[in-house]
Amino acid sequence: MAAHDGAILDAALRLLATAGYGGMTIDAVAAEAGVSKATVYLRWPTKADLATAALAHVRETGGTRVTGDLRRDLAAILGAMRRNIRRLSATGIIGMCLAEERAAPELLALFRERSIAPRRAELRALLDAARDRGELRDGADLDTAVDLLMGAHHARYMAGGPFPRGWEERVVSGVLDGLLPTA
Amino acid sequence: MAAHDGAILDAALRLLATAGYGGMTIDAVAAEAGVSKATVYLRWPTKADLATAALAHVRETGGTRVTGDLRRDLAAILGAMRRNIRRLSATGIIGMCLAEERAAPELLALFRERSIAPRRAELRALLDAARDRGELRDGADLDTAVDLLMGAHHARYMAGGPFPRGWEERVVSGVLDGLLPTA
Amino acid sequence: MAAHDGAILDAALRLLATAGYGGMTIDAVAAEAGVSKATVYLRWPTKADLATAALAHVRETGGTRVTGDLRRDLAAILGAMRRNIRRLSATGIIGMCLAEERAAPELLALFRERSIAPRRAELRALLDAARDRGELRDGADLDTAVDLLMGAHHARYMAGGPFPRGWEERVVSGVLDGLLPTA
Amino acid sequence: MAAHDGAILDAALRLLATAGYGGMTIDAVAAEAGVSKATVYLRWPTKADLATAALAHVRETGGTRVTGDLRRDLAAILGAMRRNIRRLSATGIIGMCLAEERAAPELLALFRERSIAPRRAELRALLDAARDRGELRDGADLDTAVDLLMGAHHARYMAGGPFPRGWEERVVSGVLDGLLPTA
DNA sequence: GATGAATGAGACTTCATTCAT
DNA sequence: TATGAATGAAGTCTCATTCAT
Repeated sequence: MAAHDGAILDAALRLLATAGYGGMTIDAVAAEAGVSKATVYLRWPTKADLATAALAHVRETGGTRVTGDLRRDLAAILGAMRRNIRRLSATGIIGMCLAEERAAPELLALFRERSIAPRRAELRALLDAARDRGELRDGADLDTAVDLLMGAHHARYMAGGPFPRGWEERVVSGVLDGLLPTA
Repeated sequence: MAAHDGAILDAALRLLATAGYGGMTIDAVAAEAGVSKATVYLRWPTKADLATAALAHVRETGGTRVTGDLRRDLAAILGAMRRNIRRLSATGIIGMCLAEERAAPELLALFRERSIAPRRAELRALLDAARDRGELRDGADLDTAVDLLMGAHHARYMAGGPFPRGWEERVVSGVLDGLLPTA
Repeated sequence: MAAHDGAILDAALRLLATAGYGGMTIDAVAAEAGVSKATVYLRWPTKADLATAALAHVRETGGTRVTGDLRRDLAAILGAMRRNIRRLSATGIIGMCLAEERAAPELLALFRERSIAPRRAELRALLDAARDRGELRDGADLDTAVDLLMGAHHARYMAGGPFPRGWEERVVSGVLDGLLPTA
Repeated sequence: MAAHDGAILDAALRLLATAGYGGMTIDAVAAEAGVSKATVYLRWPTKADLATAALAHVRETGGTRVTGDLRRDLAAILGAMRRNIRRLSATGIIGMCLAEERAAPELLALFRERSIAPRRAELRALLDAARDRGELRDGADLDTAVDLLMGAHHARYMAGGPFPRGWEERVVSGVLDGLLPTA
């Protein structure tokens, strides 16, 4: 209704990502959104509600087109994921969800539902299709493959160095080809 | 020096893991360690210093023995990692480091140095040895392989479901064997 | 004029009685009356004005008929008083008037004028008539008698126990008969 | 322990009496007691606790000596009661207890226990003794007599006029002698 | 070295009141 | 007339930090 909603949620999300839950003060949100604190409380009754709403407000961009080329499609998803994480400062958001898991499990649950699950489903669908086309080895462990694809970004970020050139393709190759000699 | 140091750091780490940085109040640390707040300040001048010291105080357990069997050795490391994460509530600690990265980058830096880097080095050494023994495909991308191995736990945890039986072995297989048919 | 007036005043009085002056928020009044806050402000410019108006709006019920039987007539008034107090949660209203006496003396003044004074006058008229009929002792202190009759309810309420069976009659007897032996 | 306790409770009680529960802000209490707000919270965890403690801290003065002269002894108690009420601004306190009865019944309960009950017991003991000495009419209703004695002050205060000269004695006479002619 | 007591700054939240529609 | 939206001021409470003993 009022146009302030979006500004408030954006500000909240930004603060959540950069300053954590503790750093997301209502004062700061209100100031950044250009409204008074009471205006924030008019919409969300508590700080926790605001945080949850901000998380639910995340809109990820860049749906990828499926081409049927497994390597290319998987890499496209990884690329979109990486860009979204950077754009939204999502490492901070993820950290906040994990850090608050004990105190506010709904944050992590929401993040799972909104961000993790859809991406996993996308990856899984690509792999299923490839298997149906006979492109994958018999008995390939697709569940684990999704874990490997999804975890690679976190591992790289946690390692601390830069993402190498062609990171997406290298991850996809790692998962598709494996380390062992063929035959 | 005094015997209180350990109790304080333990308490701080426990709170860091379960309540996040914001939830680790000096009051709570002092109470859990059985000392007065002033005693805490006698040792660490600020809350941030205490948090950093607590993180530096982490001692991971369960060094694994190297057998020369690559599958087994990699799985052993993953298993130790998983047990340590659970024992220390490390997902909360990792989340805290990520959430505070902007405000306190030294936390993530310390975590990288103390926890991430050694584990990556261990994995990398195993892979290097295997390559030297000729067990790996020519041109195998070991950097990426380490990312895949390190990220799998996070991806599984973020997915929300349980860890499957034989999780370590499945991850190792995924990384070694790949998804493609062996020509 | 508008039909909302009554609803607002009723809601205000109810809240005044049950939640005190502090608990009578304009938000609550408006919600309970089914109007918006601004509608309330359209009629009464401040919260204090609304409270005063609500108090002035009280209508006590159950005028008693005078029979000429002093005992019965006094008891009837006490009974009506007791029922009104219960119906209107008047102990809360009285408390509020006393609690706010320093801050808003007009509340207590209004309560005196609207509720206390008429009741005292009724009692006094009955006693005067009885005296004129020669039913009372010469030199009987009717001022004090009215105080005793009026105060009995408060004393019983403050004592905390239940009102005994036949309370009205017992109070009247106490005031008429006294404690000393006759003759 | 710390000498501030008394100052804080005194300030709280003063504000409770003059400004009501809502007007007793922690800010005001702290300022009047000459300490910081946090110091208040160090002792009483919530405002309600402070209010209760302040009420429990009331010390009434002027125990009366029993002479065996019923009229004089009753009047002495009424006089002490009246002086205490004035000294402590107790009408405000009573009002606050009544106004908050729904929200905080413990306040009224405490007031009953500390102030009402002892006074009633004193009066009752005097009356019982007089009865045992044969000074009272057979079957005199002493419960009701205590109500009359206790309520007289409230009734007079609520009436709004001044307390007449010899008020105590007039009340006692009213209760002892009654209004009816001595046959 | 240890502590109990104290506090300033700042957090979340409420509420009386105003105003454009 | 009626209202939804907005807000400044104020209130309760927390916490990192200091200091006298």
